[in-house]
Amino acid sequence: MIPTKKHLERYYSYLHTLPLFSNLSQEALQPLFETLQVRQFHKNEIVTFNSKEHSRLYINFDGLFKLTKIDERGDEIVLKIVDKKDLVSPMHFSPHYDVAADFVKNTTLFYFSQESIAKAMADHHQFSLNIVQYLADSVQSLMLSAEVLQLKTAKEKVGWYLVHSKINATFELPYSKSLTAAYLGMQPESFSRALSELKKEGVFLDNKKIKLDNGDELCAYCDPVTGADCAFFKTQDCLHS
Amino acid sequence: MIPTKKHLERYYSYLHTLPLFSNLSQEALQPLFETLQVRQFHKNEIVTFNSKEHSRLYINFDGLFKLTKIDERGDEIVLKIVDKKDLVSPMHFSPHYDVAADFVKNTTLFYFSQESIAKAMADHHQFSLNIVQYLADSVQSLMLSAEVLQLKTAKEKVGWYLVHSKINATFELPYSKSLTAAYLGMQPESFSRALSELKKEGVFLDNKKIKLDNGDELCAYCDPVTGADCAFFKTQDCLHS
DNA sequence: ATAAACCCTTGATCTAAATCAAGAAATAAC
DNA sequence: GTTATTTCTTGATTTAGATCAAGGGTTTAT
Repeated sequence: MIPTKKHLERYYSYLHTLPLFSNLSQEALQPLFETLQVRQFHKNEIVTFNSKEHSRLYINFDGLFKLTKIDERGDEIVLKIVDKKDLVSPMHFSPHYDVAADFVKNTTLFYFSQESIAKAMADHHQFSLNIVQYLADSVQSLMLSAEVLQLKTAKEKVGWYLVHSKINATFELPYSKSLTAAYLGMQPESFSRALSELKKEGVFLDNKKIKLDNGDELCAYCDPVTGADCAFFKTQDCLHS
Repeated sequence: MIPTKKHLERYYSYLHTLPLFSNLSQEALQPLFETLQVRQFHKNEIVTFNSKEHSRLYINFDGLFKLTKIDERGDEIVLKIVDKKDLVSPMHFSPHYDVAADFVKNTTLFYFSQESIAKAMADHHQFSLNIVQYLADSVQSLMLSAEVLQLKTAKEKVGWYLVHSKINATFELPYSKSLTAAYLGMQPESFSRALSELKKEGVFLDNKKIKLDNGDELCAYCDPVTGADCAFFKTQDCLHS
């Protein structure tokens, strides 16, 4: 799908707000932006991302999907929830690796071909650095997930997820309970039970809004990386200090 | 520790064999190599790798250690087993993230400072590409681990690990059973029981050597990325075909 | 060579979370 | 606004793997 001219301006200024393009001038990015492509996906559609047919860098302009792997038994793991402004780069996968993109909402993705990205990296060292930063962040977020998924109990996982969303965004659970449960590697039933455990500690959901009796009930479930963005961090009120 | 001159030649030719430095000339690498530093660690030593004090890129020259995270209860996850020629780059961690390096053997690490690496990336685009490749491989290997750890049963994990080592190296279990168990997120007891299950299927360990009654017993436990390096892959003998 | 430390195995028991099942609540469709 | 569909909750039951415990091997130290 080729974007119409009147949309392009809007798209370009949107792209400029992404960390991937930070510290790069409008002029530097123009040649790359001219190769921008756009594609729509429908809710419930499932697409296999592999490096053969999807040697691209995708940007979620609007919508929501999850990157998953499904085994023979039909069991699924959610590797990443891809929200607006998030990236996926099958171009960085090796030839035999693939993941499924499972669209939760109707979604519009931008993408650049591997060649366009490679050219931009060669032309602008800063862009290479931004790609490195993106991949380094991916590594770290996967390591943090591994830790949460393997080490924490069901209640701790849910508590952790709530601080995570409480701090990084508004006091809101950003996704449905079952999607969140899947991301945390647990069944919806266990998520529900974990929530009712947390209610006893003064944490509850009022129609997606996270409500706290005291304000510090979730600190026990925080991690240092998330905590670093928190106002309580390193004060007496923070249990990490 | 400053390496002696007679060692340096050996070190440099060793470094040249690493994928990190592929497609780069001796002359291009010389300025970087001159900043090489060396440090020894003792067996059982535990060092915290964070980006504050360890803003470097480490290369395992000789020895063995594991990258782990440990929680309050003392439970541990192994994020990566770092063998000879493997890399760890705390320089890519964000300021509040850290992992523990737990040395299994006496180990000699090479390292370059973040500044040296940054300079080499700026001077040689190919080196930036190699860093990108290293990070992309890390992402993929973490995604594969997440899949194995969350989706597979104990027996499947052990089976998978055995094909993995069977194909990538010699027919040998490269590490102790308890280290392997920890890497697979299971207790040594469960590893042992899984092995005796596999024995019934014709797979067994003869003093670390993997022996197979038929030859294809492990194919059922293989994954496509590992399988791609296998002689059986895409033939009638391979269950993946 | 003997002791000490560590690693591995096997059995018995326990437990956290999955599964199964059936309503209740919320959202979407008509 | 009512029905239909999906999502969520709660309870009963099951299960895979953890934990606890003890004995057997193997390597390291003295």
